[in-house]
Amino acid sequence: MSAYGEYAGVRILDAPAHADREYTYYIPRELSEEVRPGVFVAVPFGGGNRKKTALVVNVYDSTDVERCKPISEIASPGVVMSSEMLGICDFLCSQTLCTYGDAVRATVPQGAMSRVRELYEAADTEASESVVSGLSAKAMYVYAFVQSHGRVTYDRIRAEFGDAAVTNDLLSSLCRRGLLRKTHDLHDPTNEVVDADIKLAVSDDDAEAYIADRSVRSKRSKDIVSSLLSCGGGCSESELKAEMGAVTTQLRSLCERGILTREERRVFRNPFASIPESPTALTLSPEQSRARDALVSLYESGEAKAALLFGVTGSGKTSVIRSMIDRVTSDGRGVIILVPEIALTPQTVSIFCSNYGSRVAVIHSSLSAGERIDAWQRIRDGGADIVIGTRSAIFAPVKNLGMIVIDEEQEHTYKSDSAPKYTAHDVARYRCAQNNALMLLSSATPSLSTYHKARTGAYTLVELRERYGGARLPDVIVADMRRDRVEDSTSPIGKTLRAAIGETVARGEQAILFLNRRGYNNFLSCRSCGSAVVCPRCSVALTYHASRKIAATDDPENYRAEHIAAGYLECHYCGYRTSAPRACPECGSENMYYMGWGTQRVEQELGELYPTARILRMDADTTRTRSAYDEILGAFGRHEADILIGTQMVTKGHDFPDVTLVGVLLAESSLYLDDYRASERTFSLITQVVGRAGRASLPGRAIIQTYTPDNKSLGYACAQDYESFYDNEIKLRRAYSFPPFCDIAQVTLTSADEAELSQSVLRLSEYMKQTASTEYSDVPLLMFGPFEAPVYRVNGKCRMRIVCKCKLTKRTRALFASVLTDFAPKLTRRVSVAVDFNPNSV
DNA sequence: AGCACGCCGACT
DNA sequence: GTCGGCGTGCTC
Repeated sequence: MSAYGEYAGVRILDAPAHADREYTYYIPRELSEEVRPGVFVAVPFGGGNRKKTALVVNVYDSTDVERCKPISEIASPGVVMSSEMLGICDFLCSQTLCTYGDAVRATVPQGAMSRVRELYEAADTEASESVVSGLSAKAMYVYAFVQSHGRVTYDRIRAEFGDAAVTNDLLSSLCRRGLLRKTHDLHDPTNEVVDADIKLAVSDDDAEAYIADRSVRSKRSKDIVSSLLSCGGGCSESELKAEMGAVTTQLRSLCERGILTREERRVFRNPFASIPESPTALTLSPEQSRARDALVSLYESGEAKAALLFGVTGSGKTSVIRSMIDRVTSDGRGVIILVPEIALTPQTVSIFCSNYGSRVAVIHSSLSAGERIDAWQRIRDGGADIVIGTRSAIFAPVKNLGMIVIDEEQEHTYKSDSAPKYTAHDVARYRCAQNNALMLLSSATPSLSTYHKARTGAYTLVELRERYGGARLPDVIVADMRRDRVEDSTSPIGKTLRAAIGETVARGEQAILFLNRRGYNNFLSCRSCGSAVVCPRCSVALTYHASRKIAATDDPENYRAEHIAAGYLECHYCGYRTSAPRACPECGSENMYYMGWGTQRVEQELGELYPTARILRMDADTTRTRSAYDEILGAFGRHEADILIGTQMVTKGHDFPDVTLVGVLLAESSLYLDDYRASERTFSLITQVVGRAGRASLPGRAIIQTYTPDNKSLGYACAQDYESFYDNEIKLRRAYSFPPFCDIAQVTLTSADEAELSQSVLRLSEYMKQTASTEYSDVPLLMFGPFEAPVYRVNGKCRMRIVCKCKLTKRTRALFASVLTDFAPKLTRRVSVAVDFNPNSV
C-alpha cells in the first residue's frame, strides 16, 4: 500500500480534442514516491500501446476503471507543475477550448519537456530471401541503413532519404513485412549550462610548495595553482578557461591529487545581464503620488483587485509602476510586467533591468530554448521576483504573486491567435484572483472594453492628467489630401507636409514619418486586364520590394534606394517571393505598372525631395534582427539622420528630444479594415505617433494627412481627446451590439480542398443551427455566415468562417466545445476546425 | 492523432 | 484468392 495513492489521473499531452480527457493509470510500486500531481510521465496509450508523454493531474486510492495500464516511467525530470500552474492549465482549457497539451505547452518552456522519439530497428528474425527479394531498391537501401546503424531515429532516416512521404511509405511497408520494428523512447532535453567552482583544497603554504616542487613537471598545473592563489583560493572553471585556455586534464589531475576541489553548479544564462545595474532615485509628482496611494490601498486590501492606470503620453506612468513594484516586492511578493513587444519597448525593459538588476527575469520571443528554461527555473526557484516579458510571461511561475502589470494594455499582441487562443488579461485576472493580487492595466489609450470596465466600476480608474516636466502637446494639423496634393503628382507627401519636412530639416531638427505599409509599391498591376499579381498560395496581391545592396545603416552618403530595376514581389502573409514578371501572368500583356506607396518607395521619394537629408527607414524589412532595430533607433537618437520613415514600430516607446515634426502619411489606412475595432486602433496609433513630437523644450508639430478629414475618431485622436472618442465609440458599440456589449465567437474551417471546404462549412452551419435550437436553446446566439475569411487563401489553404455574437458563459463555451468534440471528428481529416473567442481580426 | 477492425477493387 | 485502399470507432 502506497501512502501516495495507487492510481494516477493523467492528461495525454498530444491528444486530439475529442480524446482529451483524464485517463487513469496505476502507479507501479517503484514510482509511487515520485508520482504526484504536476509530474510528467510516459504512459502506453491506445491499441498499439504507443508511448505518450502525459501530465499527472490527480492521484487516487481506488478507481472504477476496469483495466488500468501502468505508468511506464517519469518524464521531464526536474520539471514539476505547481498546483497553481495546473489550475492555469484547466482555466486555459475551459476558457479557450484548447487541449490540455496546448495549455501545458503554453505554460512550460518548450524544450524543458521530454519528447517521445520514434525509432526504427531491424527485426531480430533473419529476413527470409523471398521477402527481401520482393523489395524495391530504395526499400533495400533503407533496410540496409537501419540494419547497419542499430536503433535509428526517424529524423535521422528522414535526413538520409529526404522526402517525407516516400520515406514514410517505405518505413511502414518494411514494418508490415516484419523487417523493421518501430519503437519509441523518451528523449530528455539536456540544455543546462554547467560551470564549476574550483577551489584550493590545501593551505596557501602547501600550494606554494607544490609550485616549487621540482618533481612536478606540468607547468600548466602550476600556473593554475598560482592563478588560484592570486585570486584568493577560488574561481570558476569558465573564468579559468577564459584566462588560460584548455585546462581540463590538468584540473582533473589536480583534483585527483587532492590539491583542488571542483564543484559543478548550474549557470543561469541571462541575456540582459549586460545592462548595468544603476538604480535611480524615484521622485513622484503630487499627482503621481496620489495615483500611487490609490493603487497601494487597493493592493493592501488583501483581495484581488483590478485597476486601470490611465495617463496621457509623458505623464510618468512608469514611475508610478516602479514605485508599486517597490511596494509589492517589499512584502516578499513577486511581480509580472507584461509589455507588448520587448523589441519595441527597449526603454521600458532597460529601466526595470537597471533598477532591479539580477532580480529581473526577461522573457521574450527571441530567447533560445535554453535561455527560456533558465529563466523559468530561476523564477520558480525564487532567484527572480520581477518578471518582464511579452504575452507568454503571464505564465511565469512567480512565487507568491502580488501584482501583474499590463503595460499598453490595448495592444493586440496580448491576444494569442494560435492555440491556446487566450488573452493575457484573462489569465492575469485568474492569477490575481488566485493570489489575491493586484492587476494593473496601464495605457494612454486603453481598449474600449477596459475603459468601459473602469467607467462602470469593475476596475478602479486611476488617472494621470499632467504631462511630466510640463511637456506640451504638439500642434496638430490635419492636411486634407483632397486639396493638399501636389499637382500632377501621385506623391503621398502633400504640400503641407512637404514644406514642414523641409523647414524641420533646415533647422537641424528631426522628423518621423509614419506609413502603415511596408514594401515599395503596394502591388504590380496590369493595364490591359486590370489584374494585380497575386500570391499563388494566398489570395492577396504581392507587394513590390526594391532590392537594395547597401545596408540601411551603412554609409548615409550612399544611402539611397536603388532604382526599381531589380526588385522582387513578396507576399506579406506567407513570405512567398518571386521576381517581378515582365508580362502579366493573366493575359500576357507587358503593360505592367506599379501602384500605391510603401515605406520603401516613400523613402526613395524623400531622397529625391530632400537630397541633402539623411534618411533612415524602419520596418519589418530593415529590422530582421534585434540589433538592426537598436542600431536604427540608436543612430536616429544620436541625430545621425534627419528623417525616420517607418511602419507602426516608429510609433512606440522612444523619446527623441530633437524630433519636432511627426507626419502620418495615410491616416485612414487602418480605419477601413472590416473590423469593429478599426477606429479604436486608428485612435491609438495616431495618438501615439502624435505623442512622439515635441516632448522636450522644442515645440512640436504633427501633420496628419487624410482623405477623410471629417472622420470623428481621427478628429478626437488629433485633439488627444480620449474621453470624447470613448463616448462616441461606445454609443456605436451599444447600438450595433459589439463588444464590450457582447462577445464574438469565430469558427474557422480550413482546407486545401475548396470543394470539401464549402461542403463542410454548410454542414457546420447546419450543425450549429440544429444544436443551438435544441440542446442549447437556452444560449442566446446570433449566427452570421458562412463566409470567406477576409484573406481567403493563406499558404495554399482556404478558410471559411461562421461568426457568432453571443455572451461567453459556461453554456456558450459548451456549445462551441461540442463543435470541436462532436462535429469536427465527423469531417474528413483534410478539413480542420478552430474556435476563437474575441479574435484579433474579424 | 494513431491504430485497430472491417469491407470492397486490381494484382501475384 | 490476398494485398491494401481508407471509412468508422476507440483510446485508462
